Amino acid sequence: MRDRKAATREHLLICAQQLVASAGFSGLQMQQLANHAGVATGTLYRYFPAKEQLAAEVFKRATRIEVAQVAQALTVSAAAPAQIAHALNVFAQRALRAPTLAWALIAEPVEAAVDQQRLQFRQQYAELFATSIQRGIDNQQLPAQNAQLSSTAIVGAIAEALIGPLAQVSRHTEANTPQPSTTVVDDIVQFCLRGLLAAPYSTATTHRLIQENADD
Amino acid sequence: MRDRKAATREHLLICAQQLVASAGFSGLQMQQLANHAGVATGTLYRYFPAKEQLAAEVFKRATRIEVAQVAQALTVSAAAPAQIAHALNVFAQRALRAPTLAWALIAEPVEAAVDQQRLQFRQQYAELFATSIQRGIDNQQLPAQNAQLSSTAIVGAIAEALIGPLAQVSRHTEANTPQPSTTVVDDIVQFCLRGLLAAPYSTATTHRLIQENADD
DNA sequence: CTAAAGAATGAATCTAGATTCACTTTTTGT
DNA sequence: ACAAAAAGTGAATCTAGATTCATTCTTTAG
Repeated sequence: MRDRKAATREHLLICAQQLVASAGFSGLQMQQLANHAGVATGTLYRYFPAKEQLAAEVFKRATRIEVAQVAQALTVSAAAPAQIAHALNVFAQRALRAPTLAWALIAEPVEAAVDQQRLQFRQQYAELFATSIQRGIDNQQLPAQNAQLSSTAIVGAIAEALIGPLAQVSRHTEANTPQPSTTVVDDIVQFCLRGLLAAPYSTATTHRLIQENADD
Repeated sequence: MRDRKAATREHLLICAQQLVASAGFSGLQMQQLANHAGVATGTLYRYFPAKEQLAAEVFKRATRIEVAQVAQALTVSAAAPAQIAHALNVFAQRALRAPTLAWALIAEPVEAAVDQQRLQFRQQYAELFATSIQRGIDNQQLPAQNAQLSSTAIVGAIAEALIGPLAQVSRHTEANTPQPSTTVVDDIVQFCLRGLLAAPYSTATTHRLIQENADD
């Protein structure tokens, strides 16, 4: 029956997600997965043409959930800055609560095919924020700026700030109430908000300086 | 003679760097390197215990150069904001001029051992900027803020903003005057400066919002 | 109930590179 | 000039996983 086949596929994907969530993508090995899912290695290839596809799909699914959460956070009706701050908090808090998964999605060294997904993953976030930022600009709640760029910068900033804590946590135990600096989150959010909100910085001085020093 | 041995080692490292600069770390293969350097594969193992070490050392060297350039850019005597803006420009401009190398250092999927180096690489930048930021705060040229965090955020923001352009460029031809949007650089720098300079954003509204929505 | 179709199996195979090592060539010291 | 010692060689081996496939088990249909 079709149902059964789909269910098995689903089961395999869930098992794969569990492996990733507990050991990152390096822990997602076909033998391992077969054991965990209670099937033979060959069976995996009845459901996925290659590991690459499987890994990519796991990434995509995990991504979809995270992106949806952030998207939802961006729907709270509030001034753009507060809205974005809230979304950033959701992003960071979720990451810190599932550090290994977050690390796998954000920073783990992965094969090229999965890395490709990661690029899209980040772009999805960027687009989400860009939309909010643009709305803020149109509303005069934010100063004029390159919404796309600011958005990308935000995503980069928060990802980078999380990498340290995540790498640390995901290497060690998992469930022992790690509570890694919530302060970090506040500080990053602050930085991003300042970046979004502030009046543009006069480039005059900067540019003169750069010209003078242009030839390294 | 010792000299000769050191010279050969140097030669091998330079060849390795060239490979990385032209094809990323995935292009750094022992056979490949041996060909390029005009030696046999076995010879490589007389100079490096394993590929891991070799790759890590290549990364370290490339890093050292980049970090030094940025460090130097941070020595220009000027107000902290201008100083940092200048350094960011140097960083970005160098990256765009050697896109494949920059991509390899910043974003290419690499084996875990090299990725370890990358973490340090980013931390080095972060420390550099943190020092400047702290100086700026002490001078009252910058508002009070978590210098370490702001610094990390800056590094993340600029890296993230460059990944798109770099990935694009490094996939294609190398030397054909690509001139990828210098605008990007200006916009990122602007964002970072706003993040550094602006007065802190009042968290009152934000926090109320977050509390209300805390349970996803 | 039986045969054809559909799934599952897992040991054997394949693969892409890194790594080794018995042997050759070059250098050094006397 | 000669013998150690050092350096170089590259085909053969190893390795870690992914992938295959001839065979066995299950389900479905008539």
